[in-house]
Amino acid sequence: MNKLSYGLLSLLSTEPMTGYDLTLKINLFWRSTHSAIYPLLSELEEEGIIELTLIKQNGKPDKKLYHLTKKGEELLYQWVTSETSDAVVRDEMTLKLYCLKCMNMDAADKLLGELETKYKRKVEKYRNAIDKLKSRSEEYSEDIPPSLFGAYILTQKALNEALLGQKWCEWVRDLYAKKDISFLTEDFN
Amino acid sequence: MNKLSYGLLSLLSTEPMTGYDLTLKINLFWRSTHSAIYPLLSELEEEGIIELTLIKQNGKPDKKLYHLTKKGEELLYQWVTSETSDAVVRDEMTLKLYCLKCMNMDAADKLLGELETKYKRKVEKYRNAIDKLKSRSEEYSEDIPPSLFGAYILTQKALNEALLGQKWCEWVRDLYAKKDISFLTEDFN
DNA sequence: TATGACATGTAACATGTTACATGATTCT
DNA sequence: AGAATCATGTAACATGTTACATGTCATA
Repeated sequence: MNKLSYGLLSLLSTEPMTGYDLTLKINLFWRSTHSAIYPLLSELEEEGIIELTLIKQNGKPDKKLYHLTKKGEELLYQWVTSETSDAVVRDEMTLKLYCLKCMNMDAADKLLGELETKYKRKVEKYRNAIDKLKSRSEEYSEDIPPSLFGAYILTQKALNEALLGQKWCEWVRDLYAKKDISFLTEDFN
Repeated sequence: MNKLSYGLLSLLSTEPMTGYDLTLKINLFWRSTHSAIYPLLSELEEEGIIELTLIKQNGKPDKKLYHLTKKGEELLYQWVTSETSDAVVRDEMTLKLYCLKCMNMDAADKLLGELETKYKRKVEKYRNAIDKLKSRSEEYSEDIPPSLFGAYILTQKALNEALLGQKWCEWVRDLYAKKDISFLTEDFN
């Protein structure tokens, strides 16, 4: 049981899903690919942690709709209540930003522009996702129903962070602009 | 040249460092361990991207103080101006939070408490780091000097995010409290 | 007519983590 | 006396990424 396995169980705790669905959904919160997920699903099934229902389709391969077993639910509970390890973050952009000081203005401008574009796209993406969640809620004439609670709070978190990122970019631009002259002199020493 | 290699070059662009120093410093922005870093440094040195100065010590192993070569600086510039890949984020806490809805109140409370503690520690850590950077700046009677610019803006970013995280936790607690009854009924159906 | 979504899987390779290995000095 | 810091390295194992493999349907 590695962390990705528990992630799959987490998603399956809301509703039965296929490997394909899981691949798409988990990527909102956890970087992975189908090549890592399909083999794990097979293992989890062999160990009786999840079960599958075959759904025949024409043209496409048969769907394997997975759901948690009792054993899977128990495992999930144990994991949720155990110690949580630190986040693994590997962001190439961060490493590049560290070098802002040794870049000329064009390069620095380009990099910050790239980052701002990324944040802008994220803001759109997460706003859309929240709108979608809210419209799904209205169908049941409630506010966010329990089954969507996790997705809702995490999407809101991601949106907060993207908005904060945008502000940070502006702050850095201002700082950088003030330092113009000292940077240039460093460049030629 | 993988991303970690470029990360090492980024850090070395500020000042010469040993593998030991690099391991500590890069972990502020990029998860890694010395076991991954030492072999990479050897490779980079073989390819003439970095060079080392041996510093003899008694008791401890000799220090290998690495610095960028001309070739290394050129590589660094090329990388910084090339396309940046998306961040890899794997946060176990996020996966657990997704399941908040299927947890009883005690478990949910414990998890949020754990997260709040983590954010609190981060806030302290990054505030200290910023204070230290500022005091180092005053020695040179400037504001943040160019060589510390990258570390300064990235630490500020990390601090912003930790503070935001704290607020988010409060928001989630409120939301969760409002939903108390519906959650409990779900628990027993 | 070409791209993308749907849907599953394997294989080769790259990367990351943990444990092992050594050893002096300083702090508790 | 024992743990933490400094300082480097290797080996075994776990995990992640990319490319290969197949095939239909809908959209641009």
